[in-house]
Amino acid sequence: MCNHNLEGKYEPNSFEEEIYKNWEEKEYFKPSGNKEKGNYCIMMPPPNVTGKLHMGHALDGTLQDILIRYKRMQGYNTLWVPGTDHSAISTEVKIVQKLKEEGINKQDLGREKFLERAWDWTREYGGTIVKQQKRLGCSSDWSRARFTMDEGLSKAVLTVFKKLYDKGLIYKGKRMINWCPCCNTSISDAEAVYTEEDTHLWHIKYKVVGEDRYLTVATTRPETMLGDTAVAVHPEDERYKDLVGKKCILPIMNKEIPIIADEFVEKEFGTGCVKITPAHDPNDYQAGLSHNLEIIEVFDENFKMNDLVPEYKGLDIYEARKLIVEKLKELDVLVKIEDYRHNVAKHDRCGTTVEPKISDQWFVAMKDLAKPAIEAVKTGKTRFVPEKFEKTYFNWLDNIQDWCISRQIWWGHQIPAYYCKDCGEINVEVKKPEKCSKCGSSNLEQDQDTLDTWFSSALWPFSTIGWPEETEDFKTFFPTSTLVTGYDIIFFWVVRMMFSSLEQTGKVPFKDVFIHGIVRDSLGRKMSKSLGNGIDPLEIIEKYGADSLRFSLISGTSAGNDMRFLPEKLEAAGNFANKIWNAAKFVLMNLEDADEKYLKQSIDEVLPELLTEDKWIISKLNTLSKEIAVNMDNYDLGVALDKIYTFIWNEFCDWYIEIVKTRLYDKENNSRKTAQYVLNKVLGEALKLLHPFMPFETEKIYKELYNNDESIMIAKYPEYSEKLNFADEEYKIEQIKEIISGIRNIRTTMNVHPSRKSKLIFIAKPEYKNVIEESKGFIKKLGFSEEIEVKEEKAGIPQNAVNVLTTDLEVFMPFEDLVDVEEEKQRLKREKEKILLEKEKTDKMLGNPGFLAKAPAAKVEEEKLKLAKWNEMLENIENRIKNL
RNA sequence: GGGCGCAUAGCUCAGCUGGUAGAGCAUCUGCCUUACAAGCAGGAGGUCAUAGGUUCGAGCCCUAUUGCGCCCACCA
Repeated sequence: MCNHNLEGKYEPNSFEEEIYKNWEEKEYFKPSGNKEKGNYCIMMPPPNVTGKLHMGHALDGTLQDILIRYKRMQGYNTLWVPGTDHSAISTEVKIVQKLKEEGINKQDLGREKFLERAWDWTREYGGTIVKQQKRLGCSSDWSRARFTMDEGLSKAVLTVFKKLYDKGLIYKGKRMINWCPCCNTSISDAEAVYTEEDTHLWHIKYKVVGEDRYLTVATTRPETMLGDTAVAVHPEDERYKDLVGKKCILPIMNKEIPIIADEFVEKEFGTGCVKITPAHDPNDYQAGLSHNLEIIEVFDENFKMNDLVPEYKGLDIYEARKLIVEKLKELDVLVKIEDYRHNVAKHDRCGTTVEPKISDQWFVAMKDLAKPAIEAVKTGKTRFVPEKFEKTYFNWLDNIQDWCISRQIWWGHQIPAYYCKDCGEINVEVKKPEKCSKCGSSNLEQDQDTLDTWFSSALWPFSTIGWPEETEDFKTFFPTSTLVTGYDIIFFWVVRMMFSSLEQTGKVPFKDVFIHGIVRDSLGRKMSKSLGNGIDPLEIIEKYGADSLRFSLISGTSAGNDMRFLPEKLEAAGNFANKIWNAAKFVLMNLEDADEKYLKQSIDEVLPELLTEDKWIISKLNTLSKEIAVNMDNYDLGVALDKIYTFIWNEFCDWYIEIVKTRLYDKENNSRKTAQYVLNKVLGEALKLLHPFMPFETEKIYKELYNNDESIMIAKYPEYSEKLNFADEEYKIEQIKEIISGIRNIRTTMNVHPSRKSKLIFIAKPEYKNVIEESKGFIKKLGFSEEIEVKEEKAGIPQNAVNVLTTDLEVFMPFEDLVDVEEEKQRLKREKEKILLEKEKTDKMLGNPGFLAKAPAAKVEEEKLKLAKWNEMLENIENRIKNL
């Protein structure tokens, strides 16, 4: 009869969701309020509200969940705040698209109605990702979930805007910015991504006024030539030096423009002559400013040709380019067309080629804000893990430009600037002012633009917990502990949170920044929609379970490095989960008649009853928990997980369970219930170590085991205890394990069938007598033996026997049980070679006077012991070979 | 052009402050041993990219070289 619920196979999907529901109902995700250990807080990077979970999120969420569960079990007052971002442009684009499908134009609909639609959309499709994060097992406090457009967060946004404006750190001005003709808005530098594209360099000749000479300019943008107001050459360029100050004729426009000299021109590039279009190129714009050139635009606000040349009016860039090139041919001024590959800026949200445009926009002045942000990392107030990303961070901040924060879209935080229609004054206020502060007029109109979505994300670490109000959460949890995010958004987000927090709260937003890499496909390519190589975490969860997905994302990985997502890894994860499942089944099966009270005792009470092997596994586990704590605290999660894996599989399952089987099967034996105790205890503690990584299965099993905890996720994380350190017992069992492995090795090389048993004669130091006596049961079973004899001296051992040797133990197996003398000779010779190699290394070290003089004494001693061991083993083997 | 990173077993990757290399998968041999064949036991497989240097000692630190990758800048 079974009274536990671990029947059959490991089927994660039969219990994962139910377990999560239970956690939620019990409100385990909320802060415990326990102040003793301190607070630990993580703010979840807010995904796009209408987004869908992808592998990046799965990794990000898993890492955070591991940290928060670990700290929670350690007794910290933990808070993990989730939330979503309104992702201004991408949401707006989607809504516009949807309207278009319905045949509605955004402008016709009007701002109010449009925003209603956006909110509807947000409400309807938002929350998908939340469900998916829950499925992953994320233990964030959903009752504190925030959205960047929430009332509180909006207030924070407007407050910050006003404060920065009043300090002069936000300003409005006409600048050349990046414009997305598709989204019809300005974008920041960070949102423009460069991709290589094939195009041409058109070489066009301009006639020099009053001379029979031509200048040839090379351009990738012939269509902008209509707005040229100069041609520039390098001041040191001998070819053109004499032309500087003269004029040339702009073809098509038939207009005289000056020939100027400017350092920015590269003599070697193209022809060494550049056409200057101040309205449509950042460099040209600068040149235009410094040379006082006229700025002539050739496009209208929709990036169609304007009426500068009526013939081209209304054409788009590419149509115009075609016609203008034809015209140039016609005029016989097109010298040549060269193939050319160059980088083109694209909008990261829609992929449209970004156009430089002169426009009136709002900016954050970055110079003064960047300084404290750099300082905070330099002084270690915030640290990056791995450290190398500090360089990335500094590199960005050192070269930072002012941040364009206004967007010509509707979805987002509308800029709290109110223009007085009477006097032109700009009033910046959190709430709409009644009257103009300058002239008192009530004829005010709010700026139509909205803020860059990152402006609100930048405040995330403190706006989510109530700032600008001094809320309890803010007082308790700010500054937060760890930020977990990918290296790809250090610029977008981490930097901006740093300077925003320092400026607004005077504190860093988080102490540690734990950076992870990108999850790539099995071929090492980035997962992307266009390649269609994305893997849906939800599909993986359905097939393998959330625990296996989590395991495969963490095992064998290290901070900050990209990883490949390999199906084999999922198999491995599943195998591990299955292994644990079966081990638990075994334990529970053998606990059916157990005394519950006995099992629930504290370990101190059973200490006197423990056998050597019990102490061995307990001591191993104890040491493990010490190491794991170090790894976890250093964010070496992959290392920690692999150690837990090894402990469970290779120590607990492969050895301890096998060792205690004989005790369990002997119902008369008193040590049986001790074994039951240790099985229950060690498995439970090991599950706790594993719980942050694989929360579901560990909870499922933990609930079946005997303990006093309501749930593993609020159970106490194993801590190292000096009392449980049994170095001597650990060592002795390791010696016996070594002997058993040796026996198995010999039997395999000699092809001895498992059914064939052999006698084992131990030559053991006196201190081993008891252990061997005590361990006879399992040594027989694991060493394929029916009879064990223990001696102190070698006298009387049959000549025809093979032996296994460890540092402290030696075992002989009489030949009649095994056969094949020749095979044994060969084996011993191979063994001897191996030892000789090892001995050679040690000899070399000890023969080095420098080593003896400079290496630490402990190291020298260690090597001396090794040498003694090699010598003893060699002597032994040589004797064996001789005697065969 | 500037900055950063990577190169370790057939494959994918670990390797903490320098002490003489590990895992998973694949592979070979033998096992259906009453938790588990998604398993058990045993094995093979690496001059840690190359060349120097520092050190008693280098996969790890320094320099150079080669190959690959990423980020920033944006030369029309």
